[in-house]
Amino acid sequence: MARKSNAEKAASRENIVAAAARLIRQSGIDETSVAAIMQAAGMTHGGFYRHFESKDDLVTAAVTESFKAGLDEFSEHHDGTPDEAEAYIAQYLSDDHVEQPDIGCPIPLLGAEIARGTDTWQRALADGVATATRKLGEGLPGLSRADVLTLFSTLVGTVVLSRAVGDGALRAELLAANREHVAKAVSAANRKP
Amino acid sequence: MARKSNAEKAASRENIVAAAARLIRQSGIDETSVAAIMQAAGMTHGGFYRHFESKDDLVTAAVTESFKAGLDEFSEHHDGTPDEAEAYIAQYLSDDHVEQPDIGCPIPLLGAEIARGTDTWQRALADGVATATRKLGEGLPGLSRADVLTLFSTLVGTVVLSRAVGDGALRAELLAANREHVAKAVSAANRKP
DNA sequence: TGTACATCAGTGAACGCGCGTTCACTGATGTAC
DNA sequence: TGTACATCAGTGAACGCGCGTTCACTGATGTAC
Repeated sequence: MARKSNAEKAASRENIVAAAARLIRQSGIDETSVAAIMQAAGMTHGGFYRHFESKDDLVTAAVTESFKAGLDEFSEHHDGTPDEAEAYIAQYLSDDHVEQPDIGCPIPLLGAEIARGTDTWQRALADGVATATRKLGEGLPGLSRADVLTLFSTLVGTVVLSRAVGDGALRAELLAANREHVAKAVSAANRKP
Repeated sequence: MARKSNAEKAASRENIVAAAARLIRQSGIDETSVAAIMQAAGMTHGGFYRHFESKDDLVTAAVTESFKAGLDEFSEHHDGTPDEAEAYIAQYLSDDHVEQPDIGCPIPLLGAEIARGTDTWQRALADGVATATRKLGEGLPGLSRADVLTLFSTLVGTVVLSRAVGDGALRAELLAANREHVAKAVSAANRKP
């Protein structure tokens, strides 16, 4: 195949990152091969190194992209009211989010793998957490910074657990308990600002 | 090497499971090789299949063992008072636990990998969660079943996040906020039984 | 209790396989004049 | 604007490597008499 234009190259790169962000959240970093990502992006694996120095390099871009996509979506609908933040939380704890990791928050799926990964990955994830908790805090002025961090921890833990226990009664119990708890905590805080 | 006695075989199996439980919590299931586990157990990889049908089979045993070890330790010190449960929680959110995954709770490290793994693994983990939350609930009579599930979710999420963001200021902030929140919630519930 | 023999725990070499990465090659694109 | 040539995006074969698993082999252990 012949050389592609600069615009086409940029589009290819975006396709690769988007495919990686999806596949990595579906199967984890280690179990997603470069060849599978390139195939999902509509190319063969040989061209990969025209865009990235290594698989690690792509993973950093994909993690950053995963956060950006989730946060842009939040900002888009974000009108500064508690209602919007509460909707975001409800979606985070929804059955859909638990069952579709590939288009959801990267932390429950990649957290452990990034924890034993490179500093670069950890920094990318930490940036995402910092931004997410800041935006969430802005939408929930009734909560202190510490409250927001606890809320976020609870959201992440609930999704990790719900996915890991399989789709039985325990999952339903976990989701129901945490939905109710979080809704109560948030609305209580927002009634007395 | 010649045949070993039945007692020696049983001891070998225990060594293998113990080594696997530790290594898997350190590096994850996929990144821990059968050869590395056997070496840590003081053997060569060829003998592995006298004890287990497959690597998956061993992982199930190691996950079960990881929970058993943590829960036995809890039961051992467990005297039925809220103090003991509070100590368990404090240890869960300690810097030591965050920094030493190989001897800690398997959920923050293996949750995601088990979520996309076999039903057998998910059942082993679900059994562990059911037992852990039951024991925790017995130690904290001031909390409802739903409260205990939320508490456990918060613990898991805090450790996942703290490990994933690297050892900077955000980790310290996350741990401090959640330690305070959990201590407050638990002691408040136990003051009005 | 002693003997004869089948069993099998553990060794170490070997297997096929998929991985990340490299490379020679192609021909359209980008660039210098 | 047109021409000449260097660049390089993408292809597909190939590389070395580590993986899970298999296997022939060993000799002490277990068992039947």
